[in-house]
Parts: sequence; C-alpha cells; structure tokens
Amino acid sequence: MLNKWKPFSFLAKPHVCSLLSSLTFFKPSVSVARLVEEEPFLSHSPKDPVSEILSGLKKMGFRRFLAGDYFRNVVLSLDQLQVDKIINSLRVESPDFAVVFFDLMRNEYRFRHSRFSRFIVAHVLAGQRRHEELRFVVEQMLKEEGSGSAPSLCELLLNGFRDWDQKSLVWDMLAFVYSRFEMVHDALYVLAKMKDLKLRASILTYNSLLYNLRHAYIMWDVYNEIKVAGATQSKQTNSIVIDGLCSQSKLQDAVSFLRETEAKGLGPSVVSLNTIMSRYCKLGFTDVAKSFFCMMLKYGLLPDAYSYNILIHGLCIAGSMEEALEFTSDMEKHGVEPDIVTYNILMKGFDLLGQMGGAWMVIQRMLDKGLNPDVVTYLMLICGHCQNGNVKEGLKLQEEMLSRGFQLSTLSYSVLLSSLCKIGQVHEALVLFYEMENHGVEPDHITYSILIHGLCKQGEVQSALLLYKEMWSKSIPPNSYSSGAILLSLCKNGMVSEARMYLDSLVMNDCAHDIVLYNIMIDGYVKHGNLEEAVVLYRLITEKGITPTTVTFNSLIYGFCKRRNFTEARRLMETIRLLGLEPTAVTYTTLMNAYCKDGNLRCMLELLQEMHANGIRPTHVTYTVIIKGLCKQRKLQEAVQLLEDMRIKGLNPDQVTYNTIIQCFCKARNIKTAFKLLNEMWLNNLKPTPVTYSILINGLCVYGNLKDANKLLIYLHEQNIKLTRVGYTQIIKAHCVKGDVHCAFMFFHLMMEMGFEISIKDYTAVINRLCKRCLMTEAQQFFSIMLFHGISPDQEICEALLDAYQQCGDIISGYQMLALTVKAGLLPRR
DNA sequence: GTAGGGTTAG
Repeated sequence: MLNKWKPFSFLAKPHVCSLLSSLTFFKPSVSVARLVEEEPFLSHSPKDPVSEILSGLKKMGFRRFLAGDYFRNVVLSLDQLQVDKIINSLRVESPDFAVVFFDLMRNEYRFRHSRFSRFIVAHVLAGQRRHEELRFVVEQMLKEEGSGSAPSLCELLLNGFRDWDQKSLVWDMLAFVYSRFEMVHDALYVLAKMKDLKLRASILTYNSLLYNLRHAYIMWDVYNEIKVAGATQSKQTNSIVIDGLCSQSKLQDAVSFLRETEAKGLGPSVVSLNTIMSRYCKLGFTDVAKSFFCMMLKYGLLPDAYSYNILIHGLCIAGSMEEALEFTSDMEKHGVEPDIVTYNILMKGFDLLGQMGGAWMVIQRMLDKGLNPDVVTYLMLICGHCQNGNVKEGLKLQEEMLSRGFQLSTLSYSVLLSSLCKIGQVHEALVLFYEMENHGVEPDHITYSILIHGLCKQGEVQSALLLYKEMWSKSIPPNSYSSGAILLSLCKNGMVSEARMYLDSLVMNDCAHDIVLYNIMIDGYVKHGNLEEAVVLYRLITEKGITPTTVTFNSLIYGFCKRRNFTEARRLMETIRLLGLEPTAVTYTTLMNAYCKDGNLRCMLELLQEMHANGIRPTHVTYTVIIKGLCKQRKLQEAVQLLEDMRIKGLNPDQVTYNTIIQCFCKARNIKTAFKLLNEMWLNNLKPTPVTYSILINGLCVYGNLKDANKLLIYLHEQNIKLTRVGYTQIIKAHCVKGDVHCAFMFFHLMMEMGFEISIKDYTAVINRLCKRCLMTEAQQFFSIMLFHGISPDQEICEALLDAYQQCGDIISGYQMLALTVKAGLLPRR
C-alpha cells in the first residue's frame, strides 16, 4: 500500500494543510509552497492564540510566559492542531523547549497529543540521543493506538517526516516498542517498511522480535534476517535462540547450537547454560543439568543466582532436599547470596514432601537474613492454609498482602477460589470472583476453569456454561480443564449422548488433544453401562495416535468388572504394563472390589499382596474394600482392627468405610456396636451421610426394634437430616408388614414432604403388603392417593387389588375395582 | 534473554 504512495496527497487533509501554514521554518518544496499559498484560510487573524503564544514565548521568555495569566487562560481551549503548530515552531527554534512544552501539556493539562506532535518530539529526542524518553513517547503512543496501527503510523512517518534527521532511530524505536508490546505483526510491518527505506534495525529490536517468535520455527527467519542485515549479533541473540529451541523441546538442537556458537568464538554465556540447565531439570534430568553446571566452571564462567536456583529447584522437585540444602550452602560459600527465590524454592520442596517443619525452618532462616516474604511466599502460605481446609486464614493472609501494598494476583485468587469450590461454597467463590474484578485483577483461563468445575460439581451446568461463554467473549480460549468440567458434568447428570456431541464439537474445532477429555467420556460411557461405546472410543483414540493413560484403562477395567468379565479386566491390566505405564492404587482397588463382590476373597487378597510387592500404597478406598470382604466373611473383629490399622498408617477412614462396617454389624444383629461406630464417626469429625442413617434405620427395622426405628427417624426429621429413598421405603415396608397402617401412612407422607418422587413401584410395594393382610380399606386409600397424584394404575397394581378383594371376600368393592380397571383400558388377564 | 507460585479425570 505504501509503495503506491502519492507525494503530497496528505495535503488534501485540511489538518495538515493549515498546519503547514504555521511552519515558519519548514522548507517545503516549491510545489508544496504553491499549494500552501493558494489556500485561502492560511492567513490567520491577529487574535490567533498560536501566534500569541509563540510571540509571547519569545518576548516574555519561556518559563515566565507559561506561568503567566494569558497562557493559563487560553491553554484549556487549545486543540491538537494548534498544539501541533506550536510544537513544530518551537522544534526549529529551540528543540528543548518543544519537548518541555510537549511534556507540560501532557503532564500538567492531561492534553492528548496528536500523532504528529508525538513524532516531532520523537525526532527531537532521537537527535539528542535521549533514548529513554524517546521510548516513553513511543510507548505512550502505541498504548493508545493499539495493534493494527502500524500501516497508518508508517504512512505518517513516510509522508510527514521523510527527510528528517534521525528518522532511522525513530523507525527502529517504533518497531522495538511494537515488538515489546507483543504486537508482532505491526513490528514486522515496520521492519518491512524500514527495509524498503534501507534503514537498519538495531540488534535490540531484532532480539525482541526473536524473543517473541522463539516458540515457533519462524524464529529462524528472524535469525537469518539478522545475519543478512549484518546486524551485530549479541550474546543475547544466541541465548534467545537457545531458549526458543528449549521451549520447542528441541533440547539436542539447543546443545548443538551452543557448540556451534562456541566454535565461532562466541563462548557460551551463563544465561544460555542456565536456560539449558533449567530445561533438563524440568525433564527430571538433574544429573545432566549438573554436568552443564560443571561446564560453566570449566569455561571460567561464574554461576549466578539463577544457576544455583535452577539446580536447587531441580533437586527439590526430585525430593533431594539434603542435596538442595548443600547447594544452598555452596552458593553462600561462593559469594552468591541466596535470595527470596532460593528460599521460596526450598519452602516448596519441603511442602511437597509434606514436611511442614522444614518449611517453617526455611521461613525462619529467610527472616533471619532480613529477607521479606514476597508475593510467591505469600501465595505458598495461602496454599498451605487452603490445603488444610482453612480458607478463612487464607483470606486473612490476602488481606495482609493488601495492607502491605502487594498487588494481589490472579494466582492467589485462583487458590482461594479453588478451595471454596472444593468445600462446596461455590456461591461464596462467585462473590470473591466479582470482588477480584473490582480489585482490577483479571481472571485467566485457570480462574475460569476452577469456577466452571465448581459450578458443574454442584450441578449448576447452566451457570457454568454462562461463564464458559464469558471466557470466549473475552478471547480467553478454554483449555481442556474447563471443557473437561463441562463434559464431566454432562456425563454425571446422565446426559451421555449430549456429552459425546460436545466432545465431537471440540474435535471438530481441533480443541480435543488432551487425553483427559477422552478419559472423562470413556468413564461416562462405562458408568452408564455402555461399555461397548467406551471400547469403540478407546480404539478411536489409539488410531488417532493419542496415548492412553492408566486412567483410561482404569475406567475400562471398571466396565469389565461390572460385567464380571474378569479375564478381560486382567488382560487390560497387563496392557497397562505392556504400554510402559504403571497400574495405580485405583486399578488394583477396582479389581479387588469386583472380586470381593463376587465372593472371591482369595483373588482379592492376592491382588493386595501384588500391590505391596509393586510398592503401590493402598488408599483408604482399598482398605474399605478389604473391610467389606472381611465383613462378608463375618470377620467383624478383624474388620474393626483394620479400621485401626488405617489410622495408624495415616489413612483416614471416610463415610463409606464406616457405612460398610456399620452395615456389617447391623446384619450381625449387633445394633449396639453399630451405634457405637456412629458415635465414633462424630468423634472423628466425619458427618454421617443419608446412607449411614438409612443403614441404621434398616438395621432397626429388620434386626432390631421397630419402635427404635420410629424414634430415630422422627429425631432425624426434627434435626432436618435427610435419609435416602431406601431409608424411607424400608420403614414403610416394615410397618405395612406389621399392619401398622397409621405409621406407614405417616412415613409415606414424610417421604413425599422431603421431596422424593414417589413412583408407582412405591405404591405397589405398600398396596401389595396391605392386600396380603386383607387391609383393603387402607390399600384402597393408598390407591386413591396415587390417583390423586396423577399416577395412572398399571396392570400389576389393578390385578393385585382385584385378587385381594376376591380373596378377602369383598365382592362389591371388587366389581367397582373391575370397572375402574376396564375404564383405564387395562383388561384383567382372566 | 535465564530461576520460584494457581486448576482436571478413575
């Protein structure tokens, strides 16, 4: 576009035309001069503030005039055009004043300068080699202009400033700042124009651009351009290339590049070696990283704090805290002081190992050294509190950060939001989310993921989808975490085919590379009994070249176990190993649970042995399964013993563990111990679930005293504690059997009140039992309630009533029932 | 230009 530039075409714009009229010192070519003379509005009236100001400045002196009344009165009415005229006039007579006037207008009067003025001042500053100020002016301009502004700015530079001195520096700064602001396309555009004008870009600009493009192959285009342009490569250039290769996972290429540059006489820099060390550490190859550390020493380079911190971090991640501490002392011995980063790394290391004592020691040492905790330290402390379930303390720390003047970060908000979601306080999380925005902290894709997950877990898929859309509207691309949450939620709510449609849409948009998404879908299929689809999807992903994980197999194993297909389940377990993966505690527990259900306790215990042999720690779920097995064999004492063992091993029994063992004692008619265990749950801060109470109610109904069951249920109702559906139907059933229709009625009503949907099956169960005892009035009453609630009778229920009327000898009611049956279109079979 | 901190599935 700019190549087709027409000389002076810009003069067509009145703004520029009238500007030229005031450029006393501007020496336009003849044609411009003529053009200008022909303009009728060029001669200004004597009251023109521009002339007044310019002459005032000359007569009174610069500073006096600007502080005077005339200027103060007129300044607020000045427009961009007038200011342009003043600045341009000043530029020629005294460039320093042009800059001072420019700054004064911007800083004192919040005046928004035109691009023209900014470029004038930029050229002045470039001429005086005032690089910092030049950069500032260009930064301000590009912040306001935004991305995509390069073509119009270049056009202005080409047309208005073509022959100006120092234009090269201004062009270069423009490209540099565009690159720094990550407006890469604009930077490239400016560079292309510079090439046309045969202007050289500085190595700083090239380096910045190289840095922005280091994640992709296009990096080499820039690198070659540097060579072609003949710009002097700096050590930085090489370390950026190395960093780029590392980030592209081309570690070998990075090392080769290091060798090449070494051969060319540019020895390796500390930064390059640090970058490579960091990469090896992240891959878990601490030893290789150490060898590069040695190489550094061999070259006579002095490792800096980065070098030490990188290695210490690698060691901490690997769990080698002793060595990490040794390196820290080494660091001190060699005159490199451990800094806040070092201490944060060590703290995290101890934290990962669960050694809080160590973490406190690190904090103490840090404080002794006079170092103050920074945002990262605070974040880790907040994390610690949140992991212990103490969100309140975390929020307090965040307050403390604010009072100490720290800028709150998206990260610390994420931690707090995640903890609130985990304890089910999603609405509190949403409140905090809005507060976060009020504090000017922008949520990112992780923040959104956390909230979407939280909402989905609470079943609020609609709200989650709204947030999902909000993400899109903010151009924050959803990652597999947020998509996974939606997918999981659809599966959990039984909308499996919808989930699949969603997954397919992700595939269509090329957003489904993460195995986690497929794992969720496969599990969804399996949990809803569709093992076949799960297997088809598994085959599909392997054909696509997506590597399955142990989790993928765990779901499939669960599916085959549910079908009691042990052969296939075990074959899949072997496949895990064949693929070089490791079965996890979940794999073993799934299989053990299946054997336990099947009554094959020998196989179950063999698997436990195998687990131990392979060094896989059983979880509290594993123990629960074993306890269930022991219960099945009526080895109650051993089960209780195992409950103790769990605690000793630091595994906390959960509600399911207790429910299992309580049920076992109920079945053994040992109701007393069952209640003792309920008490133990409270003592261990475990809130009994609706299942726990239902098991106890059932126990009392079947093996104990029905009156006690009544008492317990009424008590729970008063405490507003809900039972499961089975809990209610059990007690209703028991009262029907005993013929206490009054109580049955009462609990039936209670069940409805608690919001359970009552199906025809529930009515049938009650009516059948009443019919058996010829309690026909009561049976009829239940039947009427059913009709009242809009449930149509079916064949089974009608026949039961017809039979009962006949058996119990109530012929008239029997005929009435027959009429109703026929009316309902349900002809009796006989 | 290089170091430390946050989210998910069974």
